[in-house]
Amino acid sequence: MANSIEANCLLCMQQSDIFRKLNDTELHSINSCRVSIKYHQGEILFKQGSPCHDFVCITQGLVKLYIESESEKRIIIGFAKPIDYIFVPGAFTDKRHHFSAVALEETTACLVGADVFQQILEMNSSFAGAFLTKISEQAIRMFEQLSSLTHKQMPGRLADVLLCLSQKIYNANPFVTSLSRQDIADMSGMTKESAIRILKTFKDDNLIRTEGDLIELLNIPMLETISRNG
Amino acid sequence: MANSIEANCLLCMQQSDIFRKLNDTELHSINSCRVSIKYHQGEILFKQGSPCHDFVCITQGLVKLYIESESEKRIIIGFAKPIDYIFVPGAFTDKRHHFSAVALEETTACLVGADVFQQILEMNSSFAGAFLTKISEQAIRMFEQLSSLTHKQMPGRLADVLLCLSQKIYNANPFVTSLSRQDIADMSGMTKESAIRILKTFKDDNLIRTEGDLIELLNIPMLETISRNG
DNA sequence: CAAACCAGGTGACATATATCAACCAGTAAA
DNA sequence: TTTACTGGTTGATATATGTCACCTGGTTTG
Repeated sequence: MANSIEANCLLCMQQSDIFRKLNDTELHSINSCRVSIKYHQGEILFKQGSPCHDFVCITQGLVKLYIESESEKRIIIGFAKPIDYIFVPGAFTDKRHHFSAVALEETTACLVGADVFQQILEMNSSFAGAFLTKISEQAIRMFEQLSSLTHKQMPGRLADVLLCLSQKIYNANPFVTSLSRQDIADMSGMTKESAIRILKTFKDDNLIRTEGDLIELLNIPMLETISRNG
Repeated sequence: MANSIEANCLLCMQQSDIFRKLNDTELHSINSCRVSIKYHQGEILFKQGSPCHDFVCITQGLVKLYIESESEKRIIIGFAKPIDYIFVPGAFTDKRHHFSAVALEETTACLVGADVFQQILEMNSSFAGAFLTKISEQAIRMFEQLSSLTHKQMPGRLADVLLCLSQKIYNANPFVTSLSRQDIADMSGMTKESAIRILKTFKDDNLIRTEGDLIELLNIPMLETISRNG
């Protein structure tokens, strides 16, 4: 068992830009307090508003991150897939989660106590540097999302979402997704009905093809144009 | 002159959560390469898309930070006032600015080479920790803005903006602002006309009072209710 | 001085989008 | 088998919001 854990941590180290910066001691100290947990589809990893004790690193599966407002509406702000750790800003401020995370598929995640993680951040400056880079990328993505959601209208927003899913999340063109239409709507800031309607117009125009959970982008240049024109 | 610069840096150190973490050597190395610049109202500190060489710290005045999309529309994502340094995510990734900064009033800013700043980040872990905390707070604010802009309708969004201006930016209740109606609209994700209209309904309901550039919140509880109900 | 210009402001109108209700197919439960 | 239930889908309708055109008063500019 201890062996398989080692192997697992080493694997993460090889695959992740940021864990690569850890030395043996640090790797060991993370390893010794880390807990690996399996989540089923739909299960919550952590909930907005709850106290945050741990850093979460996804080793298998896919997780959606979303904000919920009082009005029951949700916005999906991102995803985590292997090997991503989830940046939890509350860990550095009020020790609360400011968004929720739920497994879209069978998912395994490693939990590491926030204190251990923060200690290593303090000790290892190149690790901290990689961490900063990652946070910065996320901030930039956030700007783009903000801009897309507030300035584009529905076709543009949905085109953004489809391109993002294919190119950043699934890295495949016909891709099979575990996202519901509601999830797609939550990504693009509209209602489920509207999302379905726009998807239909895209299908009618031969921009995409859908078959159950499969989505294929047939005319990417056109989708990019739609995205640009808002 | 050298003396006044010292005094200025020391002042910043006393007033800022993050610069307080610097030791004498670090303070000196920042001081020795720092440039203080005065900007007039409306002048650009840096422009979205341009290369970023420096970290910017505001020592006097007020600066608005905004994203511009191809469609000429803008979103104000925040402000910087004394003593704030501006977190430029591009400095850790692609060395480009991802938003623009423009002075709303007479403003003085200190520019420090990004390399110097990053060196100190690497050396001084408690400085880096304070930096991380600040970035995290900004990320959390971003979540709230995203949620407000996508889920609330205009009165709720404008209430958010007015409360934010009074409580976080100006820290005063009748406050005099250098923001135009267009700026207020850019903060709340609507057109200038819509912003003016909602402001008028607020005035008619005695929630606020405006007189030129002065805005007074007359019924804060009600504004908070409007904000909550979206 | 007049001319031009700008930000603030208002009204009429068009439209993007949400809401509501209903229907359907597949699947789980009884 | 029937029932309920879920997620996807569609249509009719209401409404929030943007667009456009215009007016105002103050300020700059020639």
